[in-house]
Amino acid sequence: MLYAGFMSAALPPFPKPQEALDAPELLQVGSGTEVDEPCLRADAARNRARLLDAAGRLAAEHGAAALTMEGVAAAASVGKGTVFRRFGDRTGLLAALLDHSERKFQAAILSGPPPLGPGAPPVERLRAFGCALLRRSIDELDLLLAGEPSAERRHTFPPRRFLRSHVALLLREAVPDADTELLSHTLMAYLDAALLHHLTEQCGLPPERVRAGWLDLVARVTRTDPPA
Amino acid sequence: MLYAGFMSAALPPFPKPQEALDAPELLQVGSGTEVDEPCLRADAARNRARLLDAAGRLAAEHGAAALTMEGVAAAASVGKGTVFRRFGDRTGLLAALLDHSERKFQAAILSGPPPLGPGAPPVERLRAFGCALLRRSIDELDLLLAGEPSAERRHTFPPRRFLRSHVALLLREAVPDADTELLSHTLMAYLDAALLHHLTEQCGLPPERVRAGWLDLVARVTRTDPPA
DNA sequence: TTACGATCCGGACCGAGGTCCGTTTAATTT
DNA sequence: AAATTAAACGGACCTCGGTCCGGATCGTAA
Repeated sequence: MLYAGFMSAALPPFPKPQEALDAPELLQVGSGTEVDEPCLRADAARNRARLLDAAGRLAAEHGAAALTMEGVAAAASVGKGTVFRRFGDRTGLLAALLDHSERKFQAAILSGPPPLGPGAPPVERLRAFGCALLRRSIDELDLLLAGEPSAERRHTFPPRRFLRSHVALLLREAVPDADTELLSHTLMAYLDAALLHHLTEQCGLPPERVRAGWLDLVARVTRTDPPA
Repeated sequence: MLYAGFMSAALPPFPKPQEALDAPELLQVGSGTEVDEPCLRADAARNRARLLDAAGRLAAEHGAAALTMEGVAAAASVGKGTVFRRFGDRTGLLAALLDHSERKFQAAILSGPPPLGPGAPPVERLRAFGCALLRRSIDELDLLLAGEPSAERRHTFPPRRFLRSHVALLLREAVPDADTELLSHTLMAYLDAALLHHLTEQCGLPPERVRAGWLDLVARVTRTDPPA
């Protein structure tokens, strides 16, 4: 698996909250196949699928914000405990719903065609990264907002860590003598789902302006010229 | 009042969630006196004080994260409904606890001595703003984290709006032909409580480095030279 | 096929945020 | 001082996220 299998599998007795696999760096392990959830028992796998299906339908129908754990359980004809055992908590369930899109995005970054994938100069990759993430986030805004982790966990959430590490990597190439750890947080913050929601849906900014803002921000942060 | 009276007063029947007073721009209304909560009934004012006192004590003792509305009500010898009528919801209560510090900060910006207050060149004010806000936020990190509004409300929360408007104002002076609305969001994001918590408490970065990061960020965003 | 242990299931249970509404009380009017 | 009324009170109540644990099921090994 690429790496994104963050909402792991069987958490032993149950209370054990699934520990994220920490991602040493953005070191992807081989195999981009979809077969994961290592050796889940047959009934467990079936219920997991049912739950994701039900959750997806409910989210599409009533909005992700209206998703309740009990509702999903009921719609999947499964006990409530099962939902929590499988996904840990609400954010875990939402993360699982986003997993597919997450993996695709990570794959595009790690091994897709430039400028998003390897091969282009770092600043160009940064620009592409932001534009691509903006598109994806707007697509999945509902799920992203509903699934946002609590303030304490937000920055340790594996998907976000991965993306931030990637930005930090590119920044190290582009501006070697800056504090790229900190700058990467700044850049990621611009792409934050809550901010995006505020700008596009609450303030009504056109996505194009947000996109332009990203290109400008990258230019300023890297002290380069904006693209023509 | 300065403006910060965001967790207003009497919300008529009760269900009516207190509407924030929207702050046209950062137009402070006269009178910096502490007498606000316009014409609260005697018992209401007494209970409000009791509640804030109890909440403050409990937060100091067990941490703001452990604050429960029922606990505060009990500690103040008051019904639970009273807490919600007065403060709307949990974030409202926490905001009220932060109100004093908030007002002081706003006053320093609007009419305090430079470089935080008026009189210094905009870039210098920006630097001072960030450093001051970093200090304050680290001081109040507990309350800030516990009181963080939900993703949908985060960017419309009056205190944050005020600060962001201020940054946007300074940016308009410093870099007139940039998209200062968007840049102000970027700058504010660097000062976000959750990020600060992550950097200082989860990653163990020294505050000094975070501070340096701010100065560097301001320099990049405004395309100026970092201060000596 | 039976037996057995690990895994999983499900729903009762708990705590906390938030709402409702019948009752009480502070301010005002007569 | 009594009457009036708008506001405040308080706690029962609801919902929902999250936990627990006795019982059912799966996979496996004999």
